[in-house]
Amino acid sequence: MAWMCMRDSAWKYLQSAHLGGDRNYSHYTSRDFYSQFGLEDFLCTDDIPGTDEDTDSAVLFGTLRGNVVGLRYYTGVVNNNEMVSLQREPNNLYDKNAVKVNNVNGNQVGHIKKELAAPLAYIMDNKLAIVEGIVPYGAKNAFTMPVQMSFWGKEENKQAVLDELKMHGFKLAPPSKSSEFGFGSSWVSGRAGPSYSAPGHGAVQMTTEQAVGTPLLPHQKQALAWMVSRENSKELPLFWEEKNNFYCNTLTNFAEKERPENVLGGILADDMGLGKTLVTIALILTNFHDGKPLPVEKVKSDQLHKESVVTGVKNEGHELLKGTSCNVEPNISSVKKKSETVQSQYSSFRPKRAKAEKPKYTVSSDSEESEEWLPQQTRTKCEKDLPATRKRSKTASCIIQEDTGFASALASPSAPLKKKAKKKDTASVQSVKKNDSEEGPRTTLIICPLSVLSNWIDQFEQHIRPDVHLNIYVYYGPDRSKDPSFLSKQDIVLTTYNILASDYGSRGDSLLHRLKWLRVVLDEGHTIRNPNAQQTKAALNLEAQRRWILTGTPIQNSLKDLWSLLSFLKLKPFTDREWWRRTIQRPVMLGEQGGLRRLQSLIKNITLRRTKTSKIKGKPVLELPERKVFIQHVTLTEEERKIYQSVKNEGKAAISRYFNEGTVLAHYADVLGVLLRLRQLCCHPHLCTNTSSSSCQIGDSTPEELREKLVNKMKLVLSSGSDEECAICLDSLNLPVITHCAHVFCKPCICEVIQSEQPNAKCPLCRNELRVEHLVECPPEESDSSIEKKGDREWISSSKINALMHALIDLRKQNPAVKCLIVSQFTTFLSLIEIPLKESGFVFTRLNGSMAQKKRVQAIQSFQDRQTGSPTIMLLSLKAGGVGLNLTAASRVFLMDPAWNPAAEDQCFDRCHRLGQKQDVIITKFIVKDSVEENMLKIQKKKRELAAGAFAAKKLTVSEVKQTKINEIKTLIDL
DNA sequence: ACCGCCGGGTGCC
DNA sequence: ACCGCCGGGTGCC
Repeated sequence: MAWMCMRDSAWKYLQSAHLGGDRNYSHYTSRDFYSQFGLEDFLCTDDIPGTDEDTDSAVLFGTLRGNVVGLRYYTGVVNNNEMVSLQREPNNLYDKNAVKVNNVNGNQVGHIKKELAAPLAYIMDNKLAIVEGIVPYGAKNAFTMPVQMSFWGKEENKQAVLDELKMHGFKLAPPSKSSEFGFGSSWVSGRAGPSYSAPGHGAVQMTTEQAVGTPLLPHQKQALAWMVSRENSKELPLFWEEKNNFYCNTLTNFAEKERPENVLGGILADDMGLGKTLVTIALILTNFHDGKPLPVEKVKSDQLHKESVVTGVKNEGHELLKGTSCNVEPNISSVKKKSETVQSQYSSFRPKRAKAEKPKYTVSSDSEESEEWLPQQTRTKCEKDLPATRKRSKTASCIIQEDTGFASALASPSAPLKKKAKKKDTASVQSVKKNDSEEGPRTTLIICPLSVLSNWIDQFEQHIRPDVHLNIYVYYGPDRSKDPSFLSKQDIVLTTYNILASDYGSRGDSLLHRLKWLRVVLDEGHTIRNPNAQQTKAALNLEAQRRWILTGTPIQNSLKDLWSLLSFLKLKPFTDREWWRRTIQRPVMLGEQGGLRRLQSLIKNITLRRTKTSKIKGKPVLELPERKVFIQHVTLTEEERKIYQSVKNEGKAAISRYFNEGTVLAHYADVLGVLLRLRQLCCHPHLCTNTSSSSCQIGDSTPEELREKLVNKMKLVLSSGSDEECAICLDSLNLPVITHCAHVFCKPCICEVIQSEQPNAKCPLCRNELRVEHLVECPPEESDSSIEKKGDREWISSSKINALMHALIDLRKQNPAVKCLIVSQFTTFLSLIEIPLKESGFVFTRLNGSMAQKKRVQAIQSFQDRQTGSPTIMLLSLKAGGVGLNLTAASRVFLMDPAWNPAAEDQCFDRCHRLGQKQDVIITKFIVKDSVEENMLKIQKKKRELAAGAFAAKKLTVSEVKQTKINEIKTLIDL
């Protein structure tokens, strides 16, 4: 969906600049355009117009050639076709209109000649346009150099800019097609340019030594190998080339003698639940050797085992993870490391290097072809030995002990931790002291939201072997340490974004900013997507050799949001927003192929992202226990059958009549009502008695009565579980409203229809007259008083309840600890089920969609609790809770009534069939024989086939929706 | 010559 | 800057 919020302006611009004139561009499918690059996640630029530079809505007014003067007074140098930055210098003593010219590095090159500076100053000061420069011939200019300027701004400011320039005798050249929107005119189109074909991720040798159980899953090892390779990367960063002893940035053409710093880090963007925390802990441990931290800067190659250089070191650090088998060589400073040991190659876009020896092993971010990531000798072993799930012994680490819960660690973080460190870690503290003065930083700083702080502490506790001397300090709370040397002696400092930001904001001497860190890890790194937020600024100003961003959500940020992350990683020249904007953000927004290619290779280079459905070595990343679905047929009693049959006959007669009249869809709500009652009767006779017959005519009632009837109908449609979609947008209902003809649409959709078809708007489904003032909105949910009412009636059982209770009691006999979900679309039904549950002595809890957050959490927690006496049953309404709902304590599901949409059922099952589920999940669907429920299964089957087929993503047209609905009704009522 | 032309001094904003 | 511009020196051919 992210692509939808792409700004119109970009396309507007595309139209005016590319296609020209009044071409209709609305049919251009931007989704296709972007999805071919797999970049949908990056296309949302939902910025607020008028905020900061607002460059996304800028159009190119034109270009102008000018001169840069005064070169001999400044040191900044520029290559041919290099981008330069134009900055106002209002305080210049000689000319208040001064505009200085800087190169990409921020070194001043010169000034814009004063005659041109005068109008530029006016334009820039009044923010009429952004002026960007590219120097066509920068080299060998002693005194002046030309500069090609592009003027970008809002359409409404174009004339003012033109006028101001004209007043000073300048005229913009219209934007030329070949200029690729000012992004490197001649040089981009003039030469082929580097092709940034996806570089493989560097791999690190691993050994098979000490292969014992494997706590790291294959995809986690892959992530670790990737991270280690990135931390030890010696390749030039992406978009940099070595040319005549210079390092040249291929995007801006900036070049310098000094080698650009490597980006020793990246973005680990795996889905939630894939174990980013664990992998990060493993990464931290790669800096350990013999249970002690590796000296980072001063390590000499010969300190490492000799054979390690050839065959790969047995990674002590890795073994520190409990029961690890897959070893990575120690992760040391790249400067000191022998080059042969690192196999990383990013050579595909550099022919010269490509000829060099081939990497033995490469890691590819493309999960489909990632068999290559492990060395040959390791591969077979790992394949054989990998258990489906991890087993971890529950021993505490040496620093945080069993008794050091999160609360105590937070309440007084320094005291208990310090004490333990002293008591147990004398040796390691000593060794640190000895090396302290001569070594580089040893500390990894982890910043996370407060809510996951405890998770980090738990994970350290769980995964670090007790004999590893690791100092962990939680920098949090009012008593947090103020001693920089204390912090720098830690191996890990854990803190929150709030602490980071408030330290940075309040004290100028923020402790975290005074220290140089070995590594900074931003957990939930998308927290810094807003460049103006204090925590972002604070994070960007941290000094660290290695920088990592962990983020669970796909980087659903806009391109703009991505900037903060890149800036944090310190990939030159993107640390400066102007270069990010000019080389990536705007070209991508304008749909320029080169821009997309660059973004794609950038993302591919610095991020690793796998989803739960990603595959590694052909196997899913997460191997869940099996999920088995059984259908249990239920036969109605004679009495139940009588009622069912009579309601069915009545309903079938009415629906046949609608068919004969051709008014099925006009009576859609009534049809749904009939079907609903039948579905309810399959569950329990008491469910449907209260539902009023909606056969009464709408025409002859008072407005109030009419309104009430319509509201009831809408509620019927919404609550019928039919998963209604709006027939206009074909998406799920947003702000549902009902028409007088009793059809439910999204309010914005139907209003648009009425607007555009004025004055005689007709219902898209039945062509009845439509009026905005006739639309009835859905009133806010009132509390379920009906449930109480039902409770008053004398309770009777039903065939389905009997079947359920039979199954439950049977199950309890086999295993009293097994936990079940009982799922229904009818909360009233769940209430009815409560009674026999109580009678049979089951402890149960309940989760409805309407429950307050606090109650929900309580219900979930008590159910997930494994203690004896905790609830073994949860009553769950089908749609309760989002995808995040975790009910893995349950291994059995009883689905009391089928849903229209099989996806809704699957989603419900996934609440227990997900990461953390250790047992096979057995699902029982109760289906009444010879009833609407059996017909619903038929429809489910069809929908599943459709979803699996080639037209999975195809959206149906309105008439197709109509036909589908009609066919469904026929199937359901046996017509 | 209240010019032109020459050639030295000079040079961002 | 192999320019432009400035201002002093100079002045038929």
